[in-house]
Amino acid sequence: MNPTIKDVANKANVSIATVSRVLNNLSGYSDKTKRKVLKTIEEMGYQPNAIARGLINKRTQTIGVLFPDVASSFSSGLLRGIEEQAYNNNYSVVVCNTADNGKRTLKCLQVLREKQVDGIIFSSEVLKDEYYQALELMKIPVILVSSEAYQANVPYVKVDDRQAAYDAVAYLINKGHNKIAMISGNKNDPIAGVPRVKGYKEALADHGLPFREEYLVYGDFRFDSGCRAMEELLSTARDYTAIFAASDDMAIAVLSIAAKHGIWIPEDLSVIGYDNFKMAEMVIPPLTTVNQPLNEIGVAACKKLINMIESGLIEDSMIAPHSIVERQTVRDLTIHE
Amino acid sequence: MNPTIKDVANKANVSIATVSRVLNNLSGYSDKTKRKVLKTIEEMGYQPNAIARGLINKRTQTIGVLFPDVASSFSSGLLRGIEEQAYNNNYSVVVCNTADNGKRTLKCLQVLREKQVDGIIFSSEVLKDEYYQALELMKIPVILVSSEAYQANVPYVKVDDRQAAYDAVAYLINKGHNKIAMISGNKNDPIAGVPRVKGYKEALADHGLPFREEYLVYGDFRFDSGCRAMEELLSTARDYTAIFAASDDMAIAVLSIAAKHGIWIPEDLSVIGYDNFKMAEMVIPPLTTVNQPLNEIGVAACKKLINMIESGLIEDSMIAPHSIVERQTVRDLTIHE
DNA sequence: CTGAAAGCGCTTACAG
DNA sequence: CTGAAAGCGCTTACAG
Repeated sequence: MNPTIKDVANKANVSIATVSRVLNNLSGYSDKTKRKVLKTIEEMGYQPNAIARGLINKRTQTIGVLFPDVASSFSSGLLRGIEEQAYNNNYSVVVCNTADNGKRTLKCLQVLREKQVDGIIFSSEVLKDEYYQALELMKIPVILVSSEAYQANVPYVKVDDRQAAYDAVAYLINKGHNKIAMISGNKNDPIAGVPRVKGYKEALADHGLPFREEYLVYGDFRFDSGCRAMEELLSTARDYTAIFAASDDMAIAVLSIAAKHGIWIPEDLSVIGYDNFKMAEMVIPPLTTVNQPLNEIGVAACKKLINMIESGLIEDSMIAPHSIVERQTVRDLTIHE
Repeated sequence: MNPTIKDVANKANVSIATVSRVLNNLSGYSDKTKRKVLKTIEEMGYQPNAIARGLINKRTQTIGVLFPDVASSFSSGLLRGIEEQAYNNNYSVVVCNTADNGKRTLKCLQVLREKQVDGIIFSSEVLKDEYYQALELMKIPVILVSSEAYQANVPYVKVDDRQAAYDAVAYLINKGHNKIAMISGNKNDPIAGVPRVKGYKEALADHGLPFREEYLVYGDFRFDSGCRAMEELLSTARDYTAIFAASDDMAIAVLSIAAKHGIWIPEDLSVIGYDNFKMAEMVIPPLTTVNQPLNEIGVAACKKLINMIESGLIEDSMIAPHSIVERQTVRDLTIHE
C-alpha cells in the first residue's frame, strides 16, 4: 500500500493533524517541524488521497461534461477548451457520452451525482424538464454550452445562431448574390435549426429579397444529408447563385455533389458553411464559413462553472463572438471583369 | 443536504448496516425489511455516495485516459470507444490532455493517483522512463494505445503500423504502380514514423522495386506539412505514379496541392492515405486509405484494462486489424483501355 | 435476520 | 506550536 498521512506522521514523530496542516499550508507549526514533515513526505513518496479529502471537504475538484457525441469535431473542440481551463484550476473532467439518449443521459447524471462532481457542463442538447429536475436534485452548478435553457436560470455560453446565420447570408448578399438557397439542419432543432433559418429569412427580408420555399431544404447537419439536400436543390429550379449550409459537413457535401455535376465553385455557385472545422481549410477549394470559437467557448463555460462552484453565485450567460472566415468558395459578383 | 445512508436507516427504523446490505444486494434481511428499505430509499431520493464507498472499497470505478491532444480526430475516435466500454461496465472516464508535454503528463499522472483511479489508458505516446516510474508507484493497471512499451510488461493495443504501410504500398504495386513516393510523418517517431517507412521499403524490396532517396519526404502528419512535402516532391524528378501518405491529413494535402498544379487524381497521380478519418470520404475525390479501427481499439483497450483491474492479472497485448478502404484516388494501371 | 462498532484517510474545531 | 478526538458516508467482520 502507498503510505497514508498516518505513516508520515509516525515516521516524522508528529500528529496527523500537523501533517495535515503543512500539507494544506495552514498555520500552526514551527519551521523546523515543517521541514521535518516535508522531508518525510518526500522520502516516503507520500501523496494525499483525494477521495478521503473529498469525503470530508465535500469537494471533489472534478466536473462532469455531457456530450451527445464525444467523437464529433464539435464536442472535441469544446472538450479541449474545457480540459485546459479545468486543468489550470485544479479540476479534473469526467466525460459522458449521452448518445443523444434520454435514459442514458439520466443515468449519466446519476453517476455524476454519486461521484459527487462539483459541477456540470451540459453540451449541445436541449435541457429537457426531466434533466433539469435531476440536476436540481444534485444541487450543484450547471452551465449549458451551445444550448439554452428556457425553464430556469441556468446560464449558457453559445454563439448567437440567428445572428451568425444572418451575417452569413448578408455576406453573400453584399457579394452581389440575391438568389440564395439554404440547406438547414434538422427542422425542429431549437438551437441550431430554427434560429439559423430565422437568420436566413431575416437577412433576406432586410435586404428586400423574397423568401422562396423551394430554396430552403433540410438535412441533419451531416455530410450524407447534405448530399441529399444538394441533389434536391439541383433537381428544382436551379437559378440561385449561392448556398448557405448550416454546417461545414453539409457545405462540403455541396462541394462534392457540385463537382460530380460539373458545377464549378465558386465560378458557377458560391457556398458558405457554418462551424469552421479544421476540414474547412483542407477541402478544395477551401471553404468560406462561419467560425464558432469552440475552444474559447469551452474555456469560458468552464471558467464560469468554476466561478459558480467557488462563489456559490450564478453567473451570467454569454454570447461568444462568431466571425466569417473568408476563403475561396464565395464569388464576388459585384466585381465585373 | 442530500440524504445519507444514516437518514434512510433512521426513517426505515433499521441499522445502516441493513441499508448497506440491501443496497449492495448482499444477503441477511427479510423480504419485508428489503421492501421497507427500498421504499424509503425511493421516497427520500437517496443515492449512495461513491466517494465514501471509494474510500473504503479502494475502488473508484473510474479510469484515467491520457491523450496528447484530446481534440484530434484520432483521440476523439478512441475516446468514444473507451467511454462506451467504460460506461457499459460502470466505470467513468476522466480525460487528461498532456499536450505532448512531459511535465504536464507527470502532473496528470499525479492527479490521477491522488484521485485514486483504478486504471490508466495511455494513448499515442511513447512511455518514457519517467512516466513508467510514476506509473509503477501508482500500482494500478496501465494499458497503452497506439504505442508500445519497450521497458516492461505493459500491454498495448495498436495496429501493426509496419504491416499496414506494407499493405498500402503492396496495394499500389498490385495496381501496377512501380514508382511510388512516400510522405512520411515525423522521421524519428518510433510508433507512426519509423515503422511505416520500414513497411514502405520492405514492400518495395519484396516486389523487386528499388528504393529511391528522392521519393521519400517527411512531414509531421499534419495538413500543412503535407502541402510542403508535396511541393517538395513536385520539385524533384516527377516520375512517380503514386504517393503513399502516412496520414489522411497529408494525403488530403496532396490532393489539394495537386489540384493547384492541375494534376488530376487519380488520372495523373494515385494517392493512398492512412487513418480513414471521416474526412477521407468527404474530399474530392474520396480518398483511398488505410483504415485504423479507432472505436474498436478504444473498446478493446478499455476492456482489457477493466479485466486487469478486476482480475489483478496482466492482459496480453493486441494487434488490431487494419484494412484498405478503396475509394477513388488510386488508378488501376493494369487495366488498359 | 439484524445491529453495534471499527475503520477507510483525511480535516477541523477544541484544548492545551 | 501541537495533539487527541470527532466526524465525513460508507462497508464489513463480529456477535447475537
